[in-house]
Amino acid sequence: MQGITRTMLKKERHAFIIRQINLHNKVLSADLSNQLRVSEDTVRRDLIELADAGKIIKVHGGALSKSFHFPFQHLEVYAHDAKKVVAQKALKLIKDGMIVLTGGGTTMMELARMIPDDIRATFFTISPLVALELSEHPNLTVILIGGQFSKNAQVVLGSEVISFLSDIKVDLCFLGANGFSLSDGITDSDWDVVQVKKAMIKASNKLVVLSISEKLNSVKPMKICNLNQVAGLVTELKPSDEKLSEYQEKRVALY
Amino acid sequence: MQGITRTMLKKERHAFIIRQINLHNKVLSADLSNQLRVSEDTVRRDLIELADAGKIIKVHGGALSKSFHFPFQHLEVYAHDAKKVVAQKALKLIKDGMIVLTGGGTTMMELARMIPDDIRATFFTISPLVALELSEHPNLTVILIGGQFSKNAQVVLGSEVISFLSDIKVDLCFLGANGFSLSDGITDSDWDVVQVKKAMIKASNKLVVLSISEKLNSVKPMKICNLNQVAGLVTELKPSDEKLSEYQEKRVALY
DNA sequence: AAAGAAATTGCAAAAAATCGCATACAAGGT
DNA sequence: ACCTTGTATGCGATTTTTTGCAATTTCTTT
Repeated sequence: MQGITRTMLKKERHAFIIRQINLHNKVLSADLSNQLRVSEDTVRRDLIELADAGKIIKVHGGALSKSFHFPFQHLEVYAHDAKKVVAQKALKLIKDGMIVLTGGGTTMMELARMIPDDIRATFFTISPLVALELSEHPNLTVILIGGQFSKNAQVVLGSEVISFLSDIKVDLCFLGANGFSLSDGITDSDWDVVQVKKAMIKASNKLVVLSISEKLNSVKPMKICNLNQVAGLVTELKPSDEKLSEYQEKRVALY
Repeated sequence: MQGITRTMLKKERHAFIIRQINLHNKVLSADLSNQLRVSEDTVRRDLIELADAGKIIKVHGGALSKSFHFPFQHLEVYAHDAKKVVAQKALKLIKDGMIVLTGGGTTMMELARMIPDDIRATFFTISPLVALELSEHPNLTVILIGGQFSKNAQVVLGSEVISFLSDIKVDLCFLGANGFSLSDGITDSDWDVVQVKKAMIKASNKLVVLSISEKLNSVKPMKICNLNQVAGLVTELKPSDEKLSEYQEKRVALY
């Protein structure tokens, strides 16, 4: 084939695909193959790449926008018991009068649910769900940070959030970790989430990571911060567990 | 048949089914087969998959929402049917590409739930619950406004909100009314709510009040705005209803 | 118990995914 | 230049998924 075939580079195709997905929320491999004038094989390989990079969701026959998620809030929580243990331990870190900043996630929800009613504290959060849960407690002040609401992450993201965070300094920040490892610290796969989490860390004096042990030693594509910025790590394991020993050596407090 | 290009991917169908179930609390296989243009067999297989994943409850002839069994979300909304009618009518005011600002309340929730998937719009809201509901729709951009979360009103309130609102100008604002009367316009009984609603009105070009007829002609202690600032009023009554005639005279559009 | 609706099962065909391989092209390195 | 190396792409064969249909079984309902 001549020029045409080579004129559109892979990156251009990717950009085109993302545009299409943003526009229509979905794409069919066959359509893309037509529009891009490449074989369906190539399209599929492109989709695989984009899916691996976490930018789209690949399904049989095409791909969906990441923001296309399942509308069910009542799904059972994975590893629920472990998360409850994590939340229970994390509770002890909250002292009266503290200003706390939290992310989203099921573990944080559990924590929010378990906070004793007699604790008096101020919570900043990027998660509406966590805010709703926290508001059940009489002695908490809950500040919900505003911004664009992300359907995938179920938290607010974007510049609005980051700019708000840049104006506060809290005592304690609870963060869930998508990826957490000795060598790479906290990592994640969503660019917007990474930006916001970075800002959250910057806005807090002490960072505590909540994570079930299963997520330890996993690495995602994008870095949020190094291990030395993590003051504490809460898992469902006993601090003496040998899976955690290497973190202890790095002066991460274990709970 | 294979001639027809497959237009809906499996996950899309699943999402569609879940949404239908959340909306109606139940679905019939036959209906879904029609709406999705696939055989009932396929629908049944989809239902099986969703049921296996614990997302729905499959029954003879269709499926039920899981939350239907948990009285969790199913708390009754007062005058639910009337509010549904109000929401239905208000829907028609939303045009493609609009920027809409909304408050909280059960009527707004109903509206958020009923928005068709093909509408493309941007929603600003002070209610986390509404934000969550809106985010179920693929083509909406949802901006959750941040601020102190009020346990009573279940919306964010305070200076943070007001300052944010002062920086935007939207096409349309949907507001529920606690008190609504010919002489005193919109009134409310919570000072913080009043401040925020005032700011919301100022931030929008067109104000539409959603209210069940029961709340008409009631007055609360604090004033939000005069009737002449209200461009439209949506109730469950027919516009020709005589209870509304005096509002019509004041040049409030009735729906 | 009988009629009818819904579910299950087996099967076949279409669509999509996967895998191996050959080709084409770019980038160097010698 | 020539060769090597690595990446990208397309093609064909094979496998897996998905889907609809028909035959059969299992409810519901009356």
